Amino acid sequence: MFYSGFNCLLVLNQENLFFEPHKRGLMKTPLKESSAANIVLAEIQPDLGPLTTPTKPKEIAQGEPWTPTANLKMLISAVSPEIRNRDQKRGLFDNRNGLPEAKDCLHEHLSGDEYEKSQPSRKEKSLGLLCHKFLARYPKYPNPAVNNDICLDEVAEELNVERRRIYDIVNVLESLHMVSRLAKNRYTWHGRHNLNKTLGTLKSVGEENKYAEQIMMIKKKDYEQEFDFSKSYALDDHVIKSNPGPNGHPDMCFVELPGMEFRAASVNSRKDKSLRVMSQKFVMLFLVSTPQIVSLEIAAKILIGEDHVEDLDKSKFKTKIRRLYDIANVLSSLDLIKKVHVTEERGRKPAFKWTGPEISPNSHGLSPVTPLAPSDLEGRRSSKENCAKNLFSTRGKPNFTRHPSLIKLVKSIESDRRKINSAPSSPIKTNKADSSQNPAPFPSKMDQLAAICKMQLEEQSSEPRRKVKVQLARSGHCKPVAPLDIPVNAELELTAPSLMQPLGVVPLIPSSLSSAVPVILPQAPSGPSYAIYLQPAQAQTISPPQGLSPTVCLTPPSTAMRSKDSTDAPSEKVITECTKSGVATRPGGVLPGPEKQGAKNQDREPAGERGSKRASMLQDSGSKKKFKEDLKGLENVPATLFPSGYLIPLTQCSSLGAESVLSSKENSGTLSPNHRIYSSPITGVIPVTTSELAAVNFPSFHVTPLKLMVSPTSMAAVPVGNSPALASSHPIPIQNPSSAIVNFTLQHLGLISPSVQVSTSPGPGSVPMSPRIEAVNVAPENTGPQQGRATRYDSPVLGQNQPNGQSVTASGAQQPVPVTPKGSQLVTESFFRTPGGPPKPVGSSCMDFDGASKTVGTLFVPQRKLEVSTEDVH
DNA sequence: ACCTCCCGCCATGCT
DNA sequence: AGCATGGCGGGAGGT
Repeated sequence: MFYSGFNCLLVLNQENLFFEPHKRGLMKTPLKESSAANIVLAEIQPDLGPLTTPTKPKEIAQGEPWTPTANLKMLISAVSPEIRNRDQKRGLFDNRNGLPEAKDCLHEHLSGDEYEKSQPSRKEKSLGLLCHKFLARYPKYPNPAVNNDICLDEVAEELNVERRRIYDIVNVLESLHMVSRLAKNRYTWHGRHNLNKTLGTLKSVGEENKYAEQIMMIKKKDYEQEFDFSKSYALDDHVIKSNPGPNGHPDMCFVELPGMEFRAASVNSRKDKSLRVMSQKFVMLFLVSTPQIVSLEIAAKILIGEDHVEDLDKSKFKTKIRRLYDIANVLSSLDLIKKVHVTEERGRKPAFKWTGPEISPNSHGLSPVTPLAPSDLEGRRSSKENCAKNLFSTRGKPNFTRHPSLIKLVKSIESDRRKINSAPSSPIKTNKADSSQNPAPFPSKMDQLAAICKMQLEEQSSEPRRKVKVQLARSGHCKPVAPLDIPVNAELELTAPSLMQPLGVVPLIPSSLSSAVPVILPQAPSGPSYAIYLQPAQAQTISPPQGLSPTVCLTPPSTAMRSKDSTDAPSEKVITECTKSGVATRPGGVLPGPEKQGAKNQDREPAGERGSKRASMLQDSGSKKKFKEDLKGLENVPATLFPSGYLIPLTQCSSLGAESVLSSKENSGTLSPNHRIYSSPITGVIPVTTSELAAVNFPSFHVTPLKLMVSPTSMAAVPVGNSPALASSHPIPIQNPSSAIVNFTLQHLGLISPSVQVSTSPGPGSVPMSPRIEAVNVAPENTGPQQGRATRYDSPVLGQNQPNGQSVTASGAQQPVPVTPKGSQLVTESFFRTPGGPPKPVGSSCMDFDGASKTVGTLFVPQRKLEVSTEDVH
């Protein structure tokens, strides 16, 4: 079973070590630490050597040989022992080892066989590995104050790859706003500062585009096709069509972040091009789907425009798949997704599971709030609106940026909408209410309210957040917002979402407008401060089951095992995480042993579930079925998983805000627990969690009880340190409630051993876990990768990005960057930049208001944890 | 045999 | 025209 992936893993681990941003920063420079490096290199080379393509050896060989590359090598070398072993196993080691300097020459000197051996294996040249190397060069959370320019040529040279490959990586990173183009050949590294925001926006856009529905429809179709059901096609098509963008397919608009707009005019021309857009859409699919697992097939169909699934021409489909693999590799390197397999009636299909931070739908990627809540809606809306606002059509060629007038238009339109729509009344949130009630005109009021709420929350939670926010803003390139714009934006953010109807809304962005519509995200750096309330009614109403896969198994978990499975399996058939996946995809590369186990378990289950599924499915055709399932899920969920949701008092909430964030990572995902629960209890809850948990937690937990032991203290401690929010004030309390409940529940259920503590906090994202993991010191080989992974990413910033921007703290810590708020606190964050021109103030967004607005949310205990715990138990 | 996805041709569009 | 980008899909390595 030796997986080539193993290599990757090792590499990754090594990289992880390097990963600390700070260090990296140093590293990246070309260096000339050669002497030392050289030595190391010799050892390392095997790995690196492979990278150089035969064709290009010259580049590397000659000159400055080891500088930049050397650094990487050095880093890698650290891990060298492992690598060496690996190489030895392969037999490669010898060859390369001896000839560090001469890789170039190797092929010449070596015989065919030898040459072949010497050549880097395909895996060694994989985009994922390359991406890891690329990422290793830059800090996760770069100091904005520092020059973070990236010269593509240099990078390509240093990494010994064709520039074409670098484009692939950069394009994906660009889609996440982790880099932005400065000019030809030059990009600016932003790291993960904007990641949450971006993800939040993407989620909002994805929701607006009804991707969840599309996924469901596709699944349904597939399922029906299997059975020759032709019934629901019409519906499906309908849905899909409605969503599709301009060309009949969901189309594209490139979502931009304020401050992250393409600066180079040239860039704009291709904004709408596929890789970037595909990447965003792909990410959206994860964020929107409940299980957060997306199969390539479905993703490809949606990206192509599944309206014509039937006509799909194979070549197009294949091409799409190829592209998705490229994207997936990069995303995997970012630890945002990991490869898994979904077992369906038809068989096993490659899929990817979201392992990144969970994000609230709000444009404020930060807020932990549940998606369903009105706030979510608002967020969506805002994002959507933003999209609409920013129109820029890329499509044809257009380059341009949104015209100010357009923005104003949009705003006015939005305000009108608000007026028209009455805000949902959720008691909760003043925010909402405010937003909804107070139209644009009162932005200031809104802000105030939000501010107040925030303040209150913050008081409880902690100040760190602010810092965070500030930092974020900075990172966001906040600029002072124009007075006019600000108010409007604020309103939009707050109110708009509420107004918008998630499902009902058709993609605002008309295809005609342009493929690329920049979306302005309100950046709410802070997410922490939201109070979360649960409004079941709303939640239910609002979101239909998204992630449900048609195939999802409904079977109720009878036994403990079942329950475990149920959590996972139900929603998505069976998801098998590939250990190997690490190879190809592998950000974390390897899955920890635990995950594997989990996978096995899952596999088993599927059969049974499948049967049940089918039966149920047969009975009802698609949608009905789903609904039923959902209902069942709802029923079941509480029963089985019961801890699905909690209402959290504000006080708690306040802390929760932060905490939720923590949990959000795992849980939150896009959807907060409630969302999942309500929408599709079964699928949502169970499936998603499991895998994620496994992925994230497993390593540590999996290892042993020790991990499990994670002990509350550790948990509490960790979060605090890591997540800003937690750290802020009530770390313990916050977690306690939910975690305690969860634990209790789990224990009751027998899912976890008493000793084990589940923390709410852990998010899907590896991040949160990492700290713990590190502390624990767990993982053996298998885990190692993840650990490394976690470590690497996390280490830079403990709080890291996580999910709600919590990372802030971490970032703050890491980065020396001065946090001083620019302009208005948050405001600065959002604004448009026209290419070439200075950024304009877009919205207001900024604010914390986001958070405030979001006040309403439900905290649910992460079921995932449950699953996880289960696995752990196993 | 299928899954992945590297590789690099060549179109596109800016300079 | 030259160069930077990046779409695209053949075809090969891996499993």
